[in-house]
Amino acid sequence: MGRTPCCEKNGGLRKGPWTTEEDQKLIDYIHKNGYGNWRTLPKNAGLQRCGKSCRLRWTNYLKPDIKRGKFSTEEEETIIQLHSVLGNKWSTIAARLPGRTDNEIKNYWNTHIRKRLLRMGIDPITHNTRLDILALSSIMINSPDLYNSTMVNPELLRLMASISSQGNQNPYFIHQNPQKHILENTLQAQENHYLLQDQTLIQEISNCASLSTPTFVVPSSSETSKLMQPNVNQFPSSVSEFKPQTCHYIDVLTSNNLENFVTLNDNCNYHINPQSSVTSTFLNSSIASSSSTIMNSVSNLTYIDGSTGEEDREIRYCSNLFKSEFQEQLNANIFM
DNA sequence: AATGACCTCAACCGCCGCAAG
DNA sequence: GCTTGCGGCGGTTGAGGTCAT
Repeated sequence: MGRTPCCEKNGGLRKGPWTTEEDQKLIDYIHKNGYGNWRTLPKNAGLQRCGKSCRLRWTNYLKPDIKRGKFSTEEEETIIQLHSVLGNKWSTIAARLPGRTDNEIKNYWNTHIRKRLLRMGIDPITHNTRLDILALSSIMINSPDLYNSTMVNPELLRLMASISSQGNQNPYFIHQNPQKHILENTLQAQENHYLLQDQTLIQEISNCASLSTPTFVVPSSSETSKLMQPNVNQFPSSVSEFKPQTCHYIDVLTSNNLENFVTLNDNCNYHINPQSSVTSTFLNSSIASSSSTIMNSVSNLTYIDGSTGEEDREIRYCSNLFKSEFQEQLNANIFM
């Protein structure tokens, strides 16, 4: 049997922007009768609207305690911090920002914060430094012909110039929340293609005759341990998500980086991040194919294998694989 | 001043979990 | 126990505004 239908399905209902008359009718009705049954409300209030439309209009715009206007710096920082833990849980984020609606926060994120983070070289999904851009920056700065090439995406050049001028002090890439990172990367693989989708640029990098030493280094184990500590005071509800001593993820970009990487010697599991578009592109490029250093290093890697699921796959990418098998895995699983 | 590109955000769409019937 | 609607949520759209040329 079930319930009676939500609203008249046979048309006659208005859609689109609300008029001031409609707003007033809705406000007057709710002030007089309160809200609760959105199905019957439109009819009782004399509105030619669906109940759902009325609810949305009230909760997102007409409710008296809604704070309108520009977001403050404090509000913006709160949103960023909460998003780094909660992801796109807009209603949960809104619950911690009095007077702001989930819709408003969502819009503000998509139109302002997300772009700002990207300009700063921060991945708006993982909230980590985008090492792919940092590494590309170092490659291009040391390759004037490439840097000045009109074939390269001008937006990418601007981005790199911006990052370089900021003197980014976080030259390595450690995921604070590996589980969350993997999930997000899996679900939103499109986001991780970044600007390397630009086939022209990929070709330019592949054609680059020699690679200079990258400007970043792999941190010592004591440094990574510090970095991996969750901010317990700030996000008490998310502590269970962090497993600081379980594993570390590092983007692998060049032979130099990889060599540093394999000399690390401590009790942590270090995983090369196969989701990085730069890692996969670089390893799959002609530069990587012709570099015995990279492939030898890869085949000599050993890991403490105590992980499951996605992490197993990552370990297999990086340990004890012959060149051909490694290449095959990359082709089959990363470029799909 | 005209025009096209880009941006913003209110509103809609479709899905999901829960609970009424 | 099953069906179906409600309320809530996150993703997407598109009209109107703004900016650049």
